[in-house]
Formats: sequence, structure tokens, C-alpha cells
Amino acid sequence: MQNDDLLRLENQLCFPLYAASRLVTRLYQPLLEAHGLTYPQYIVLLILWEQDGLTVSDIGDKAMLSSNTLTPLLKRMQTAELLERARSEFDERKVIIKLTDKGQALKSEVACIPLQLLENSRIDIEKAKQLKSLLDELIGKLA
Amino acid sequence: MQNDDLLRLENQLCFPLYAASRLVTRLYQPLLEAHGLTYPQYIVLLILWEQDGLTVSDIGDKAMLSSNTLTPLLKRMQTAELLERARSEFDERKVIIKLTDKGQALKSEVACIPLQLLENSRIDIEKAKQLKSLLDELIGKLA
DNA sequence: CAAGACTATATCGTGCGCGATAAAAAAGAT
DNA sequence: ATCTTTTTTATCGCGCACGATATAGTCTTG
Repeated sequence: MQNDDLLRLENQLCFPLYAASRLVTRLYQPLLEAHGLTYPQYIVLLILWEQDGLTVSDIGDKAMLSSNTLTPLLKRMQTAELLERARSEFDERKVIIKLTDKGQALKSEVACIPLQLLENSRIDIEKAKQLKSLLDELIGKLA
Repeated sequence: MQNDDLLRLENQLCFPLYAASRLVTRLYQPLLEAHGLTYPQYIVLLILWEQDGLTVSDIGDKAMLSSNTLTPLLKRMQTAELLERARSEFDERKVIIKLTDKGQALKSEVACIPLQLLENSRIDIEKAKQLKSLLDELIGKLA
């Protein structure tokens, strides 16, 4: 493949990744907005629903985000009364994030969303699994 | 699969997409920054190197972006003297984007980047192709 | 040709992402 | 014990993304 071909948009792996990610976010957006959530906030909730009481950097490790993104995001979620932020009493550097009742309760409200999106979009479930496993592998190599 | 499992981060297709897209952007970022480019600006250049003289919405169709994102971005690229923005003389609503010599010249400078990234990351070329085709299919269904 | 509909771009506001840096607490070193 | 290093969170600035809206040019239709 010549350099010229390597620079064609259609031959880039980066662009479909970028485009697909934004398209999927757009798919979630109206459903999440109904619950006052943004997409990254939903990611944080997915993490906290699995394990509550994590520190900011614990969440950061899982979401691949750091404090410059997470601190303001978590503050907004605190303002929305979805979670509480409190310094650890054992290590004052750490901030422990705990879901409020409202944050916990949201779980059952949005539980239907993944399935709903899967059904509404005509996505082949086998191809989705294949895609996910290729993405996980890519992430493993880049993270 | 139960609702609870459907909400586990590890079972979401959306998250690896979001994470992989950001990881790949981070891979490009230092190489692009050396040429004063951001990742979305690079995407716009890829488009214009293929076909110059497009309108804002032509570029938007290809990049899946609209004027609220593109107008400021193109203005920054104009300030960087990579391109010129001029109203069409036939239809004054349209803005024609033309690369400057500097914008054209950048093509040969960044031509090595895709291959360089492919080689530096230990990405299997066959899996990359497979991934791209699955992403293209997904985009086709969602766009 | 005037009024309304439509199209193309621009503007505005909000929320990310993230590099760079700061500040404070904890851990380690001498 | 003091000094240095590391860890953890927060702050700042900039550039996207994008919904909502504005503005101006073009087209359509009576």
C-alpha cells in the first residue's frame, strides 16, 4: 500500500473508531438524558453499581479517565445528588465516592437501556460480541 | 443474561468503543502535535487531501460533524494558515474550504504516521482489518 | 414578486478529555 | 526527625462535540 492510500480516510482504522464511538454515544444520549445523565456519568454509575465506595483514581483506572476529567464530573453528579464525595479518614489524599439512595435507585431505572438499544438497532449480536472482543484486545495492547 | 449482567461494564459494547477511540487518539496526539495538529483537524485534512474545495457540510458529511463543531475548528485551521474559508460566489450560503500551500505540504510530512503507529503498536494487521470492517458495518447501521 | 419554506453556516452554552501544573498528604531516605 | 519523593486530588486552559437557536441566502408557491 502506498503512502497516498495509507492517508485515505477509508483506509484509516482510527476514523471508524472515532465515528462509531460518537454514534453509539448519540444512541444512548436521549435515553440517558431522560434520567438527567450524560454518557460519561453513566459509565461512572456502571462502575459504582458494581462496586461502591471507590476512590477517584479507582474509578479513573476502570473508566480510563483521570482527575482532571473526573473531579468536575463527580462534582456535577454530587450536585445532582447521585453520589457523595468524602475524604478518607485513613488517607486524607483519597476521596471516597459513595452512591446516594438516588444514585442506587437509578440502576433499576436504566437497567433496560442496553437491551433496548440492542433491539432497536439492528445489530447482529454475534458481530457485536466479535467486535467487543477485538476492541478489548486492542485496548489491552494500548492501555 | 440478567439485567444485572447487562449493566456490568465488562458486558457493555459501548465502553470498549469509547475507551479504544480515546486510546487511539492518544496514540496519534504526540505525533500530530509535532505538526501543530489536533486529531479532529487531522481528520479534516485527510478529507481535504482527498478532495479539496469542499463546503463545510461536505466535510461534515464525511467526518460526521456539523457546523457547530466544524466552524470553530476550521477557523482555527485558518488561523494556523492550513486552509482558506470563502463564501461560494454561486451560493452565498456555502463556505468553500481550500487548502493553502502549507496545508497541502503537510500531507507529505504526516504521511508516515499511520504506518509508524501500526508498527509501533503490536497490532495484528489482520485483526485490524477485521475490526475496521465490523466498525464500518456498525456505522452503516447507525448513521 | 412577495411570503413562506428550506438550506447552509454561525453562535451559544454545557460537558467532557486531557496536558500541564499545583497543593496537600503520605511514604521513604538519610 | 527532617528532607525528598511519591501519591492523590484539584485546578486551569484549550479544543472539541453537540443540542438549541440565530442569521442570512435560496427556492417555492401562489
